[in-house]
Amino acid sequence: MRYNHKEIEKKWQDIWEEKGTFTAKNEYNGENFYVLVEFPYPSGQGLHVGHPRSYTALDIVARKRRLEGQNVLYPMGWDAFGLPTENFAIKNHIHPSVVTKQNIKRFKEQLKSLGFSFDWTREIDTTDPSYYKWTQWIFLQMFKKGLAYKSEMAVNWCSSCKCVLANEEVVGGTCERCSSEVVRKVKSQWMLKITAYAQRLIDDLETVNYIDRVKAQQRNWIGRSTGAEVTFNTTAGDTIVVYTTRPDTLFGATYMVISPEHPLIEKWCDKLDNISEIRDYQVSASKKSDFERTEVVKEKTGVKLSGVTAINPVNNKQIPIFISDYVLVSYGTGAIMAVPGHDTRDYEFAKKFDLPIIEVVSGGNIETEAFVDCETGILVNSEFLNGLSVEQAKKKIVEFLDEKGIGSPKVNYKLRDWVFSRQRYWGEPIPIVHCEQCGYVPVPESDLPLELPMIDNFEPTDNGESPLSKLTDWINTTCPSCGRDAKRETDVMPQWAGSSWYFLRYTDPHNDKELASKEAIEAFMPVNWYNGGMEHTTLHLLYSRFWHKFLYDIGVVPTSEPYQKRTSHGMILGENSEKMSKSRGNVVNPDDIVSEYGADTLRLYEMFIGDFEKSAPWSSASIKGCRRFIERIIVLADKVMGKGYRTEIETVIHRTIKKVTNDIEDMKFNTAIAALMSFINAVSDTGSITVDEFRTLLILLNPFAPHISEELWENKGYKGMLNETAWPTYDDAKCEEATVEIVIQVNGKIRAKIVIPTDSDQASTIAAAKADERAKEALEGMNIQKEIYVKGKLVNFVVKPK
RNA sequence: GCGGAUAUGGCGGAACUGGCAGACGCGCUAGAUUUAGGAUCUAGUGGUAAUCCCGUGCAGGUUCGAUUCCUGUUAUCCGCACCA
Repeated sequence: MRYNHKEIEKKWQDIWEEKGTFTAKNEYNGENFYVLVEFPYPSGQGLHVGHPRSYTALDIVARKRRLEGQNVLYPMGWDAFGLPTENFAIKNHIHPSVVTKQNIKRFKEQLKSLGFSFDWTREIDTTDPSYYKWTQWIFLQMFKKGLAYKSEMAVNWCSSCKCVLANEEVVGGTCERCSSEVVRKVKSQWMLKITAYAQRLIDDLETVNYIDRVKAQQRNWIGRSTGAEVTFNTTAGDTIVVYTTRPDTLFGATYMVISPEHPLIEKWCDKLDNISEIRDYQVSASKKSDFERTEVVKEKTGVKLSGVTAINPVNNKQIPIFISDYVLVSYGTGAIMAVPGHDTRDYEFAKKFDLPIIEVVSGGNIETEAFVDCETGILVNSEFLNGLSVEQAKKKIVEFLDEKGIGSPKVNYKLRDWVFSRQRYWGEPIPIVHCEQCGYVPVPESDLPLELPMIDNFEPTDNGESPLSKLTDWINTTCPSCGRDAKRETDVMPQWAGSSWYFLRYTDPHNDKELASKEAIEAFMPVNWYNGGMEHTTLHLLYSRFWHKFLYDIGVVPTSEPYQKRTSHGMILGENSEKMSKSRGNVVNPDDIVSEYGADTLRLYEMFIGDFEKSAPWSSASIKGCRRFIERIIVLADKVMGKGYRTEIETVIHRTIKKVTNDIEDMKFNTAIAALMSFINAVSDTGSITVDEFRTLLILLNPFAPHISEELWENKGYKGMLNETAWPTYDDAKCEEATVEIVIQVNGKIRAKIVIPTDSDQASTIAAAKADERAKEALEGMNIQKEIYVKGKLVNFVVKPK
């Protein structure tokens, strides 16, 4: 048979589509299995070879589970709102909705050409009003529960383009497009109170099966720390509350640092002698992002407040107050007590400004560096804390502060509330009306979806407001509460909104009464297996867990966690081991590979390329090996004769079934394919293959290379369609050979190898080892001190010369 | 800087729970076949003259035995909240 991959692949894709082979049943009684991959952002570049890595992997899982008899839901859709589409639309004067439709069409064709077993009847699109109606509905429920609120937040502002920039659009402090200076500008923004769920987002990680690095990264991102808030008096009369994780070092606090944005500075402006210097510093700090501010800079910067000092509450000493940009207004209280002896950043700052450094925990050498060890240190120079360990001192000082009413224990999280506003066009309108009388009033649920108006001019305005703010007809409305004149919110939601609940919609995508029916949600949720990129671990994954927990709290979903299992794939890099990008010129287009080698080869190659969880460089040479593998199977198809599993093949076939079955569940696709290759090597050596061996091979191959396996199945006239047959089983007893090779070591070095019956016991194995000629040689003139025996593996003689 | 990860032949990678390092594939070498090229088939392929010895980023440690565990270190990659 000539291998015409184009013809074969098209043929089976059409058959699957026509028969609805992969449509998940909604009968909600059998064993359901929900497999999910992150839905793509349909960018103008088309599908990247990275996309099929994740999609093929879970397609393999989905196809295998179907062969095992489960009702599998494996859906796909489009996360289609977003900045690149909007920017492309502005540049080319095409409406974003048109751009989106084109991109989706292209993506869909590309995905179909790869033969994924997606249930296309459940396709969703976040920009479809029938979808975002429910995104808006969820926002309104959050608003009603007080989880959506308005707050002043800093945004990136390009002084030349006069628009708000995404962090990504800021390059080295300047605007990506015009290279003008970018400053921080304060705007009133909609926020979602994810911090209210911080503790539960940490605790419930115990209840889910996520790979460890995902859990670790989420925990660290949420960043729970326990410490204390301590109130310092100042000579100006006001008090400053600081947050510290090291209250035990309070006696070592020799100065205080507040963030440049701290509100007391405004209050004190009359009392400060160097206010102009302070103002200058505030301006320069406003130009830096939080990231730049906490980055280690060779020189710490700051300005001492002249005219006001703080008073250390434990010893009543006056200590100077500084403003410095390494203290962030967004974390803790925006003020710290500085203990240069025991904090690295404080130490650098103290050295720079020549401030006193007091040792209050002994064990290090504060002449050369801050001593930050909490395990071994003992308190000194701290009056009633002297002699205590760090742990003991923390406890005692917090009790002391509590008693005196000047401090209390406090848990803090690094996690910040979610800035939910975008001053953009291509997003879900925030369904809120602002009324002079009633304040912020939700749009009635019966009026949802609040559709994004179709306008011609969707460019950003030059006052930093959303493009929607130019639409006076749309903005002016009446208050749903009192009926007076009112104005609509003009900000739209971030792209994260639509992707925070999309997995729920797949269970019941056409429902116009609710986001999904209770029965549908109960049948499929939680998602049994969710795979996606590590880059989504801290934002999308956390945001969607947060939304799901909220929906659980209001009784919409039955479980508090959306995903039972989360795995993550590595990136596919360019041939030069760098990230694929247009500018590097190392982009591989999946269409070219499908055209030249076929989808089955591409699928096999992407799975064979390496450890699924690690990144791997593309190799246009190696892909040939996967094509050859398919061709060798086609050759075998002409050598089918006989029935059953032949004795000489029995062990290898049972082992192969076992390996492939387990490796798919463990995401070790590369070794599963290697096992299949070894299997055909073994069979090819015999010159033929039996019907039963070949059938088993085709079924095992099917999840990886679905087109060619179906084709060969049909050519051979096997019953029904391959995808309707059952996954093969193996017998553990038949996976073992009758004999096993044992390594003989002397002092850990390999000296000989012997072959013995698999069921040999320790005594007979050691006896056989000692009888071996080469072992005898190595043991000549030695006293055996110890004999180590590992069943089925080795014997090690520990010896000393006589 | 903070957080997460990675490092094994010429290349991608494999190695269960501490037990034969290099499975499988690419590439390469030789041979067969072919008018030639390509394709295919057979044999070989970590270094080394070697069956000894050396060898899993680097430096130590634990162990009868370490790619695997521990300490330190270097390099690279991912994320850092308005890219998705």
